[in-house]
Amino acid sequence: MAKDRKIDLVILGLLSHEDLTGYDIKKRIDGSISFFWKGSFGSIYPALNEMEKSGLVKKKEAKKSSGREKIMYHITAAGRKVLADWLKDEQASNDLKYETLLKIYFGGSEDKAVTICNIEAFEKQIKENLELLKLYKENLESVLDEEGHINYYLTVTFGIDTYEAYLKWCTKAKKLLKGRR
Amino acid sequence: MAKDRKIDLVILGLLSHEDLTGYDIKKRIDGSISFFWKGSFGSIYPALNEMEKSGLVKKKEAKKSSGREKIMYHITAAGRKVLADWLKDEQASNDLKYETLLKIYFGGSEDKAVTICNIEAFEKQIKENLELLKLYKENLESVLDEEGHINYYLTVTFGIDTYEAYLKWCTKAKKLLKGRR
DNA sequence: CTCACAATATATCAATTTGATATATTATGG
DNA sequence: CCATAATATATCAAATTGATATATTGTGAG
Repeated sequence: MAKDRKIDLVILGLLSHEDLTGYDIKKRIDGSISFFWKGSFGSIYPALNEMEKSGLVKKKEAKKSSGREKIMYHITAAGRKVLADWLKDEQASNDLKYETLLKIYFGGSEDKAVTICNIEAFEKQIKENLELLKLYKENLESVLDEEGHINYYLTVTFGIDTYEAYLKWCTKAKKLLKGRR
Repeated sequence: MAKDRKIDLVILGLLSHEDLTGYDIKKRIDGSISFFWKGSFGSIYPALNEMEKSGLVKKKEAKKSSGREKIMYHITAAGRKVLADWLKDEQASNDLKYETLLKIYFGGSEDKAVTICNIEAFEKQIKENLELLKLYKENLESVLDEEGHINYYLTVTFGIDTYEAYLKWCTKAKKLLKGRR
């Protein structure tokens, strides 16, 4: 096993654009990336320490005069190599864990209202996130020609397209359930 | 924390229909459920043991005359209660972890061909799974009136609708990348 | 018929990840 | 000027994965 640590690649990917602290990395992951990946402090800080030991990143302890410790990380050439190799490897694990679908799947013996309620909660979640994604898209459309922005744009449109498909399915599903009550 | 064990609910959901062994449970999870949830032996067997201790399931050690040990599990009333409460609770964690999107997001500085390659690998994965889902759907359409089958059907159409949206996005994305090479 | 291989079956382990919590500092709004 | 939010690092138990160990039963090719 070992070297299944996907968080390493997320961190290296982020550091390939700019130097960041662990806290910064968490903020980036919680931003536009959060639609297709997650990451917690509990994985970020240990990963940074281990990658520093193995030479993929370098510490740049930017201690302010009086301030609290603040460890800035910088990607090394070795780190860039690991990142590039991963990008060129076309195999990818794409995993979905949707508790809503689990509840629908197992909710067949319950009253149909229970399933409808679960679909409506999902619908609400998706609508909120869709609004956010549409904002990202708008802001991106003006800077699409800048280096790397098309790729960022593509992940946003992926989110929008799938969320819109989800909402259409919600409408269809509720209609089907109500028709057969 | 504690009681974040989603695998418990998957197991209880499966046992609410029929008695199963841990091995059977793994097979069910790897079937039609695998499109929206995963589960490994390493989580199933410990969960079964702990749920037996807490009285949510009961062992029915169906030792064949000569055969190897085979532990059949049966859901208890307490187990059904836990399952029903979970189904009625509308909050749900819906998490997507798509390494492909991560590679697209971070692939902006690489050659566009790298991103296209990653999209094509994804496209292939999705096409294969879509064929499977369409087979499930066909088989279900004739038994849609049976108890609980609409719910199963809905999860399958969810998969089909989103996978079709993915494929449309793949075509669009490749066109956009090639146009701007 | 038999032998290798696939399928059935349970169990455990290291590595990974989550989600929570602990701790401390700095900025800010009422 | 004080409470709260934001910044910042770190650690831990619990959950999960993916691999591996072990053993039995069914089956198809020779």
